[in-house]
Amino acid sequence: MSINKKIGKRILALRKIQNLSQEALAHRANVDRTYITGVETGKRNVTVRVLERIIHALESNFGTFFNDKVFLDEK
Amino acid sequence: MSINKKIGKRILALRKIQNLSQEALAHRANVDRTYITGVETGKRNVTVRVLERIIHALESNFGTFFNDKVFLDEK
DNA sequence: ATTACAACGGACTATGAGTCACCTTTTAAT
DNA sequence: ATTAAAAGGTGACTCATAGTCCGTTGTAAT
Repeated sequence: MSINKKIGKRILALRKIQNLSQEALAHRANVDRTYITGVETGKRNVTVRVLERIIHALESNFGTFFNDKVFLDEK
Repeated sequence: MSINKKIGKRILALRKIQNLSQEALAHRANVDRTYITGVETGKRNVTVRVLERIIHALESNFGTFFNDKVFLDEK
């Protein structure tokens, strides 16, 4: 699976846990709602600065975000 | 510290461990020679696809790469 | 003096950021 | 079952910037 899709899935999962709509997350991360859609569906190749905003909006950090089976099994 | 700088430092550290020149790493990751300089010095806002190539060229993965104090202490 | 490496710069092309109108799907109500 | 509202997805667009390619400079070692 592409890194885009993996990241999208992880964001979706964390968003669901927090019971947020894409719109609410978008607002927190200061991006457009449709942008979140694009990221979650793996269509966007995000830069680390934007990813940082989204991760923080999910009250997480890079270390925790990527501490997940799918990101440890690659290579 | 910016996420760019944190990532740059981490890449530099891993590259040194592997005893690679920037050029050798660039070649492995299939990016431009000058691009690695920009990333390591924190001037570049990399996309996850390119970051993936660099991380793999360093024989690592996202999970391990971000499993580092600086990336766990943010937020 | 030459070689290897790293930082930097300018000019260029490819692509991501950010936004919009519009459509479909899901949910929850009556 | 029908409806309305909320939520999610799509394509196309502009503008900023990611990433490339040419070179130069500084440094340290040989």
